[in-house]
Amino acid sequence: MAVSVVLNSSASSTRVSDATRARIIEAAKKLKYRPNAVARGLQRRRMDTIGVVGVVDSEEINVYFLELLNGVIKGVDEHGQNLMVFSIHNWSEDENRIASFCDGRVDGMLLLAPRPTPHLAQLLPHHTPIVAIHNNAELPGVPNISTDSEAGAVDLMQYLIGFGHRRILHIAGPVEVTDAKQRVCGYKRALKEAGIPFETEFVVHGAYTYSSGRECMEAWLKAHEGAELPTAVFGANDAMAAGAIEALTDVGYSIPGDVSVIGFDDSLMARVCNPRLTTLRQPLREMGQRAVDILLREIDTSTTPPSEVFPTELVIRDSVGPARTTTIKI
Amino acid sequence: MAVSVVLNSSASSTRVSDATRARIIEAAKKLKYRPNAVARGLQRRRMDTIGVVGVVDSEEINVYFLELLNGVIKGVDEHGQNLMVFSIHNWSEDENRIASFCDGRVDGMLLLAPRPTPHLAQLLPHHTPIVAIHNNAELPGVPNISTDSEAGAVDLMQYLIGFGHRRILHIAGPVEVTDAKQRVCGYKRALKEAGIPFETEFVVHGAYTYSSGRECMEAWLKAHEGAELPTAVFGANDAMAAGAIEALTDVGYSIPGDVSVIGFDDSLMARVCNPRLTTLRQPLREMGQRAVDILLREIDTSTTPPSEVFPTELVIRDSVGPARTTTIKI
DNA sequence: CTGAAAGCGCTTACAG
DNA sequence: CTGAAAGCGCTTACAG
Repeated sequence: MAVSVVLNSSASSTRVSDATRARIIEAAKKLKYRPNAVARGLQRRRMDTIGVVGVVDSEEINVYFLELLNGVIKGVDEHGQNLMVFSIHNWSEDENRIASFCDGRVDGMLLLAPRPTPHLAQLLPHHTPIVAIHNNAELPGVPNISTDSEAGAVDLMQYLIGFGHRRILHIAGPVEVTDAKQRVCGYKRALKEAGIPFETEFVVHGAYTYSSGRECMEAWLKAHEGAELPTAVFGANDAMAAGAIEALTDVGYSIPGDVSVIGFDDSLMARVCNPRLTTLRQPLREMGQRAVDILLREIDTSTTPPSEVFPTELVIRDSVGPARTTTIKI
Repeated sequence: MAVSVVLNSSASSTRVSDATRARIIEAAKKLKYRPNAVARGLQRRRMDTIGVVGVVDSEEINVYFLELLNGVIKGVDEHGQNLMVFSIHNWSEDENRIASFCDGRVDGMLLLAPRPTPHLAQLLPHHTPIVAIHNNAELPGVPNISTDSEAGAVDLMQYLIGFGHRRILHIAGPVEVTDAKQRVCGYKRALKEAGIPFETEFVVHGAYTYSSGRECMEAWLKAHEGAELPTAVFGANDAMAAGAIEALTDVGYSIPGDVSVIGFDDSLMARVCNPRLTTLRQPLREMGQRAVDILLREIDTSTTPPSEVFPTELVIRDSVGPARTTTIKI
């Protein structure tokens, strides 16, 4: 009825007299009437809601995810949209769930650092626009927001090398993850360009968590007792770099006096860690926000926008200093 | 049609022959048919979704909120429900938005550390069950999940006092916040019980953020140059305690050598800070998860469950040591 | 300017 | 066992 058009102040063909308009508003107020968003959504085929799916590890808080989510929330907010958060445990085991989230309740979907199996591409419905951030595999028709991790790693390595570091331990991310691989490539390329021979034992793989950074560092020290300490440690993300700092500090090394440590992300972790972490900034908030912009455009226009690569930037704080030779004693 | 009953394997009166059942499943698979959750929700008057509203400050990441959210996600997950996140900027200015979130798209609502104005109580619809966590004001009909902050503060102060601390600076939370007030009460009560005179200048108010903790500490040092340093600092949350540590470390004091620092929450911040923070644990994850349990029960049974108070626990790490007298020089 | 009608995609009694 | 019908609460042409 007329109620609908006045309450929505919709530019319909329908005109309503001021008298009835007033009467409607009055009644609505008295009855505390609130239109039902679900019925409205069913009719409009638009829920004004986007979904975001990511794996949230309940054991250890994922600061990376959090920064991204912050940007997403900001984007959603600016566009007057709503947000549903779908948490999954595993990108391959939860394939069917992921596809089932696209069941009309969201107008579009954001994938956070997905590791899509080839099968997932089949499952994803075509009627729901999807955008990925830091995708670990091509997904046809799904634009990807990412950073050039390899170039970033090279920048960061050159900075380290500029301080005279040559024995640089790289605590890398999980082997299957695209960005982790790119960082290893950057690590190697920078060494090569500087004429420093690459040694396999200087790359170990962690799980992108604080505790795994700590464990990797401890294990390395134990395995190399009596040898020379690396003069610098390059953590593939801030959390692992911070974990490494803890391990090193616990054994009595000072940062950056005895060892320099550098991170990647410029997440919360880099700012609260002691000493504050020199790191390579990925503009995660901006990326989250941008992903929302793009997704919304895709929803509105039914066109697939192109992927985007964001620049990184070195953020210099207090955890890197000149190289200094030290022997490992535990 | 029959489609509905076989796809939902619903225990309806309706029986369907195995032949048609097979035919239906077959067709559904071929067409990649997915039932529309919105239409389903409209009919069932149940979206299997709960909402959570909280203030997410986009400037500085709110670790407290995050821990809670983690618990909520876990709870939602276990019950096979979905989650909508509504971010607001201000509990009084966004009153109308908060009320409007209860528009049928969520079956119930969780309020995270709300600061409800008296007016909000009027606005909230009665048809949507609501549960609060760490509510800062009574809200009729809204059960509250909280902790006994005052008792916690007393415990923590007694621990400090046991180490010989008498000059204890309390960086409190915002004056209007219930939990912050309770912590100040606990601070005073513990002093009184120990026969230590309370001095006004030993309580300053921050904004519960890392940077405000840092600023409060710096300001205090500057204002008291030449005086005796407090032997201990009690931050009303971990973020502010960590900020205080940074400020103290920057001026050259060592923790806990020169000054002891203690936090509140046992959030991520306490574990990654250096030295690791001794703190009073609030079981935030459990609280978030419990809030979901309670809310879902309220939704299913249409009864209002009672409020609950969770216990706190002292977590001893590395930031507290014996009292030691030092003079402030910047 | 106003009201009756159709339809969004489901579910659930109800009659054949 | 099967299919036609009503209804969830809206919106949007369309006829009076």
